[in-house]
Amino acid sequence: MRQDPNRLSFEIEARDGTARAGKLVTQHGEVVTPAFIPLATTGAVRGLDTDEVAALGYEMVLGNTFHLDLRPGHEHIRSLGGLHKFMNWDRAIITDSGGFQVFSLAHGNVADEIKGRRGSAGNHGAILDIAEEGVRFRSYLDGVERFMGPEESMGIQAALGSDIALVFDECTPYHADLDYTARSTERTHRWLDRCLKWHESEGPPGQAVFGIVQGGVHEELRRSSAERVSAAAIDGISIGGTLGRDKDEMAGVLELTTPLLSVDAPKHLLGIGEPDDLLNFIGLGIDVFDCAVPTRLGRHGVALAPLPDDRFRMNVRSPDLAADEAPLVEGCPCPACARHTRAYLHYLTRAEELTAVRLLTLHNLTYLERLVRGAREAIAAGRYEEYRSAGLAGAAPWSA
RNA sequence: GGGGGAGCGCCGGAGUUGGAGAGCCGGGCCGGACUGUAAAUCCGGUUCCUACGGAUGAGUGAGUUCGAAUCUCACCUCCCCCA
Repeated sequence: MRQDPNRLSFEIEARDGTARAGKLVTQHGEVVTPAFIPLATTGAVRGLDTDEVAALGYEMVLGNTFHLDLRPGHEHIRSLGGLHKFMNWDRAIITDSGGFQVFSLAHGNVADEIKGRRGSAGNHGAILDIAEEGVRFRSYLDGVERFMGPEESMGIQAALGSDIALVFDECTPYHADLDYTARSTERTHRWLDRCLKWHESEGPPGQAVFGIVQGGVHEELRRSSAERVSAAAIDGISIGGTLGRDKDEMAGVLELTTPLLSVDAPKHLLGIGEPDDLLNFIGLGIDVFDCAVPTRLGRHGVALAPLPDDRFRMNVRSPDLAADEAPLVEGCPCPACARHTRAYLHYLTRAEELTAVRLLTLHNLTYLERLVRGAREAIAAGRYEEYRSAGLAGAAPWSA
């Protein structure tokens, strides 16, 4: 860990048990924590313009090194003034390194891999080789062979000009055996060193770097990775990897890992963000989350809702809502809930109107923003556990 | 009134012209999935029943045939053309 306010500062303002509320100060403004970070993988939060994302209260988005390099290309974005200017977003940006894309190109999505399915996104031939130097793969856009290693990833993130760069890592599959996961995790640590070395001499001065803890579901590997990453000259820690086949296993991995991380570091949990996960893992001291769930589910006709028995999901396409004149979620301040009925939203999703995608995306992002905002207030008030258990039991985020 | 064409699943197509297929492609509908996002995406089901099995089935009815969606006859419905 290092603390260089010219790159990033993190201040913990309140603690409640292991949960904490704080403030991350980046080159593009403050991010109050706990925070949820919407994905803008390709330089856009799907369906929304950046002013809308800001209006929801979000202070940081996540862009992706891999996708932005394939299209439109990092030199192109650099020549247009960097990613902030390109997408007209003057708040903070964290860029993922591309490590996860190696996983998803090979295995499809996380659920497919864990359940042993070949996902539709699983593209067998896309990853050609994973070796010490880096990864050879084929572009899904034109089939051209490409290479990305730690230096390439950091170079692209430098060109994009993100406020926080993530080190290049390998996200080990759930089904990888202990031996593979051990060797991969060690290689990820060597990649961490190479990323930092590159960034030290060639990285943008104001850009912070987060290390990534791997180790799969294996206790010893998680332990050594947590210690290894905590000891590095990084500005924050992201926890990565597939975390288990179910929520209990994921909680176990995080309960093991989080106490081993340096307390002062901002802690980012990669890729996790269902409502109950946020409630539980904020409790473990996670400060920052990112996740595809709110935006993806919004496009797939699902609204986040305080329904613990339904995994906090309401299927807006369900025939049950066809004539339901209630708001989507009572009390929610988003435009979908404030202005429309379930019946109308149901109809829009069936008609495949773009408006349905936008409204459900706005709703889902509002829901998670309110959830983390409520958590922050509860931590400050010293009643986080109460907030957490009420939320898990089905209290709306804005009702506490 | 005369001539021609077409009728099968919830809907629309295609195709089959003597060896079945409850078959193909869309759509709709029903359900499932989705956690560092290539895909507003993906997967499954959708005649009936007493349901790891069974029964019906190519407009209706009869006929030819070992065997009919296919050939024959009658009827019904729809479409086109001519009066």
